[in-house]
Amino acid sequence: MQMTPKVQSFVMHFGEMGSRWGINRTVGQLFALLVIHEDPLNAEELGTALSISRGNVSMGLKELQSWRLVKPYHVPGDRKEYYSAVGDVWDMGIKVLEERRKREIDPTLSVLRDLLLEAPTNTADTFAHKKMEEIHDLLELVSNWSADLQDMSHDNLKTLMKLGAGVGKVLDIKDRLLNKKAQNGTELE
Amino acid sequence: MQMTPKVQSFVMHFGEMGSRWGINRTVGQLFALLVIHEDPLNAEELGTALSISRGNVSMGLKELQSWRLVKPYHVPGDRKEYYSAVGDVWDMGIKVLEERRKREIDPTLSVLRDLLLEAPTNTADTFAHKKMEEIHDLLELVSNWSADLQDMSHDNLKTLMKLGAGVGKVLDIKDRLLNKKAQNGTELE
DNA sequence: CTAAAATTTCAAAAAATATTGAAAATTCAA
DNA sequence: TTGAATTTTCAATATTTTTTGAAATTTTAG
Repeated sequence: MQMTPKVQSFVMHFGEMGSRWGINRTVGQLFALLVIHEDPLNAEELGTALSISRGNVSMGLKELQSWRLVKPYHVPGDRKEYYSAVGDVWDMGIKVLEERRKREIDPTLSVLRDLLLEAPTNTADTFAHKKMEEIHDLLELVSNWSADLQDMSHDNLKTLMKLGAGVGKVLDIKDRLLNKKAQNGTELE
Repeated sequence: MQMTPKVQSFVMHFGEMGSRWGINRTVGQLFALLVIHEDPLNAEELGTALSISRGNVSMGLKELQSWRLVKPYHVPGDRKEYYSAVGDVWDMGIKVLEERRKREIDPTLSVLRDLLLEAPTNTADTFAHKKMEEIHDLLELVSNWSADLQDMSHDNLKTLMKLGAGVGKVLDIKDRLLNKKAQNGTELE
């Protein structure tokens, strides 16, 4: 398979960024190519386009499937498996958010929970305990929040993000409303 | 320097997570130790605590300073430089958000902007162009949003995150208010 | 200033990670 | 079923990243 210069630039850039994104060069390139190419591609096409070995394509596709960013498509009458990026860019963004949460935050949360189980017995551990509690609480908030964001509609998510810092004003409005309702003895729900 | 078992577990875990977080083991351990230790530490103390070489400590501290997560403290009458993690865990979280945006999103935005400058001339590039536009727009939204979040007060940020998916309801309330105001010919600001 | 103390640099070595490609396993059209 | 086509596995190799430690540089108390 032959890439146009523009597609090639895009693919190469994703390869370079790969290591910053927690995937390797090949995985970055494979993903870029599957996103930017309209039709699903098979392992052979991917391998020749990127000049990488059969085994490497296989490994890379497995990794991308573990991120749930790529899916195989079976074409009846063809023994080859075809692959394509899954969903639109918002779906992909949300999948990345979710997987990174699972890989980058949740393991630490679990370790912190264990370490916080036993009370500190000396000065150094007392300070450490307090810090670990703070980190735990922040990570838990971030983890839950990111899980919540995943479940929002794309439209609401877009609105929220476009609102940007302006969300502060909306929160103020919400507070005022809450206070009013509280005076009536009712709940905002 | 000697670490308590609890501090050691914490530090080792941050070392293991380092590579997933885009820093190496040593940098992860140094950061953990500086966060969890009440008083600033000098290069020698860090090196012995973690059993790493002088040069490695120096490199690691430089990296943590480039993330603006660690700062040197000069103690008058002492030639050694002391280091400590900067701010509370919220400050650190926001710095991480900011640096990751700069390192993981902004370079791609810049490449995409360049690639989108020239119009596509064939079918493959027409599809690619459309996809790149979508990716660009999403990344720009995320980048701006993350910049906005940085500028919010910790309290507002906490409120927003605790609200979680419930923010959808608040957005609806905002929309209703906007519509009401629009009928009066005034703006919500 | 001076010089001892401390830090930084960087080439070489070590360790970790990615890639290849041949062999094993699997898949599926006939 | 069968066996050719395809994919996966994994040991060996290549590449990249990290770490060391000695030399060069910088800092600062006196």
